[in-house]
Parts: sequence; structure tokens; C-alpha cells
Amino acid sequence: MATKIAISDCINCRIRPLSIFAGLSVDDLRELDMPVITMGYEAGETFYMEGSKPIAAFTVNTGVVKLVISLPNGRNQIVRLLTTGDIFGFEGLVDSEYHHTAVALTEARVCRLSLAELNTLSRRKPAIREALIQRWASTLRQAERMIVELGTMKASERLATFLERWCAHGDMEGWTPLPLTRQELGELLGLTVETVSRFLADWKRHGLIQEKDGKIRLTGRRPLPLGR
Amino acid sequence: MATKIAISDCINCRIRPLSIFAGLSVDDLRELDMPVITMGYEAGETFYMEGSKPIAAFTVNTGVVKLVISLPNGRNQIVRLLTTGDIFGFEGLVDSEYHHTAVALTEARVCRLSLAELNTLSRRKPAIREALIQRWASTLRQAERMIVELGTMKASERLATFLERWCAHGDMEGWTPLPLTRQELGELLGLTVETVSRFLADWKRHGLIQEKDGKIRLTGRRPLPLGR
DNA sequence: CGCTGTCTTGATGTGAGTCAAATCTCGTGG
DNA sequence: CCACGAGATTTGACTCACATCAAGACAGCG
Repeated sequence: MATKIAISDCINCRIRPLSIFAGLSVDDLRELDMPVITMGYEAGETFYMEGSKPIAAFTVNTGVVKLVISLPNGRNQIVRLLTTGDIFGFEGLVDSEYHHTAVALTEARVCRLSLAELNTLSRRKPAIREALIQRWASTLRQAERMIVELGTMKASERLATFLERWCAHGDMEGWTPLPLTRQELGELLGLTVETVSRFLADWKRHGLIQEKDGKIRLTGRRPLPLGR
Repeated sequence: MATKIAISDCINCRIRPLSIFAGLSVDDLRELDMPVITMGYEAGETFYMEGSKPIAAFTVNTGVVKLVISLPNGRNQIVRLLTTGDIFGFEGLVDSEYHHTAVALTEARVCRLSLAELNTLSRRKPAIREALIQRWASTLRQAERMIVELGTMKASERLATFLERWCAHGDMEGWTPLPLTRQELGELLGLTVETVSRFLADWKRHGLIQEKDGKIRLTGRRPLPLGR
């Protein structure tokens, strides 16, 4: 179950520089008396469903979240992956329904803002409004990159491109958590489970990637072989 | 050559209700003393190139414009089509380069706004800022619909879906201008010229669509046959 | 009237989907 | 601690949708 963890202490928040409050002074923040609540979600839990009425927006503190659009024919398309500092559910500011279903891929800690509050907030503080616009622009840009990849690349290229990007902001010495099933990788990249599995298994056999309890590592000379 | 046609008369503009000035009163508009210029472009002319420095944003008055992203390997992806009332080049407000190459598909008349002006404008007039945010949101939504279509649909479905949507805001009794070559339809839908041509020719033969100097008409019982 | 570019059509190849089954993994309860 | 079962992953055999390659047909325009 999603659990309320605490009233968020935005002022001292570890990720504030990444958040939409980055541009505010400590005084600003104190003055706002923010109605932000930190929530804990387990892997697999749903934040909200596509088509439901927007109530809150979220900022990812820790963990990974996917935004999915489901089709009547049962197919799913993951349209975005969110990690620390990313925001989601903000379409609620503008639209009367959520456009996606948001699901935690890992245990996740998120900061929850009521949309009503956020609305007045963004009216009062230009810095916040500014930050939201920035987010919107970069999200659009990311979506368009996805369009390009889906429209012009073949399976192995899409998978390789994704892995290299994903592992780029990887921690440690090469190992990056990859909390997506093959199924989900497929739903993100427009491929079937089998195709994803075949390429990964193949690359693993050739020593190009390694996998170990949910973490992945790109070894050897990149780039990944785009052909088979 | 792109030609300056006139200083735009925004107050009496036919498409003002569709534009970002929709929310302003006549007095507001008068007060602004807008530096908007109406420009004429011929089919095939370029508004700006991907990667170049943003100077102006545009609102389509008449005509159709494509936004294209080109890849090093020579492939192109059309990421958006713009028609009357749509705006483009607005990423310049936020970013230091244009993200796409913008090209007129038909003879086009557009209203040109300096980004510098627009910037101060959106600061002074909340209604404009609001309108911009709305546009951003709906553009993002459209991009995500494209992701879903590219990721989950097969050739004939993508083509059929596109045609039905395109012809939906079609004028007259069924005939809609379709100023895209098969090549461009392919670049929009992630297909080759041949595939596009085959389906269209096939549907034409079966009397499902008609084409006549640049116009198309969906006849017969929709929906288009999604299989072959 | 011929040239250039777009569209159509055919023949062929292949990338990736589908179907099916074997293995692997991991959490649960005995 | 082990056995079991559900789900995830891998692998193989086969199919098919779409790309590719190659010509022709068909404009539109100088």
C-alpha cells in the first residue's frame, strides 16, 4: 500500500536543486508553507490511472516510475520513464484527466503536491512557473527523440541506444540498476519480449553486456553491435 | 523567397480565436502594439534549420508546415504537422537551438513574432503565458500519441489512422488537401515510400479512398481495412 | 517534347513477430 | 530447508509484414 511517510521538508531536501523549487530562496520556501507530502510506494503500485481525474502531481525522490498508455487491443506503450528529480502528473494542471497510468517499477519515494495548491503556487511564483515550462519543453523534446527512434531505427538499434542512455547516468563502476522486465523493455521500444530477450542474451554471450540481480553493465568496446 | 507581406493586424485577424492572443481583449492588443509580421512562404521553403539559433516563433495562418528531424544516416523523421492556428519555433523561448527543421509543404502565410518580444510579452500577460502552456501540453500529448502509434501499430494501421485524423478536419464534402508526398507520409509514419504507395494504391483500387490533384477523400464504409 | 521527379508494381530478402516449449528464478508454505 | 508453483527468460521453428532492389508508368514543367 502507498504510505504517507512525512510532511516533506522541502527546504532541506536532498533533491531540491533538481526540483521545481530549485529557483526559490529558502525564505520563499518557508513562506509557502508547502503542502508537500512524501509518500512511499512499493514496486508495482499504481499512482494513478489513465483517464482518472487529476488530484496531485509528483516528484520522484528515489526509485523509477513508468508512464504507460494502454490500448483497447491489450497492447501497452510505455511513453516515459522517470527517475530522481523527474516530475509527473502535471498534465493535471491543464487537462481534466491523467493521460497515462503511472506505476512504480521499484520501491519509490515521491513527493506529492496537490494540483490545486500547485496551481496557485505557480501563479504566485514566476520561478516555479518558469521551472514547469522548462520541464514541459524538455519532456516534449524527449518525446520527440522517442518518435525519431521508433520511426527510423531497427530493433537492435533502439535497444542499444536505450541501454547506452540508461547506463550513462549509471552509478558505481559500470553497474546500473535496470528495473524493467523484457516485457517492459519491449513496451518501451515497440518490440516483443522475445526480440528483446534474444538481443540481450546474444550480447551477453558475446560479452558485450553483463547482468546480475537487476543490474546491468555495458562492457567491452561500445557501441553495441547495431546489426544482430 | 520568403516575403514580408504586412505588419499583422492582429486585432482583426481571422484566426485570432485560435491563436495565443485568443485570451486578450482588444484593448490589450492595442496596448501591446505588436511587432507581428505576416510572411508569405512558397511550398518547399524553409523557415529555419535544426540546430540554428532561434530568432522568431511562428503561427500558421494558412498552409501546412512540417517539422523534421534529420539523422546523420540520411533518414528523416517528420515529428509534427502544423496547420492553421498552430504555432512553431517556440522551443526558442526555452532552448538555445531550434530542435527541428521547419519546411512549408504548401504555399503558406504565417505570422512571425520575435522571440525576444514574445518573451517579455508572456511575462506581462498571464493570458499569453497560459496559452503557451496549453499549447505545450497539447503538443506533448500529440507527440505521445505518435509514440503509441509508432510503437504498437502496423503499417496499414498507422496509415489509416493518420488519414482518418487528417481528413477529419477536412472541409468540403469529403475532399481534403493532402500536401504530402508518399515519401513524406513514410517519413511521418516510419515507413518506406513503397509501403505507403502500395497501401494507398490498394485502397484506391478497392474504392476506399479517392485522390484527385492533391486532394484525398475517404469514401465507403470506414474504418479502412487495417489488414492488408 | 523530352527531362526529372513522383508514383506504382513486381520480385526477392530479411527482420522481427508468433507460437510453442524448455529452463530459470524466486517467493511461499509445508 | 526443501519442494512447489507462478512468472520471467531463453530458445527454436516457422511465418509474414515490410524493406530492399529494380523497372516501368506517369505526371508536371521547362
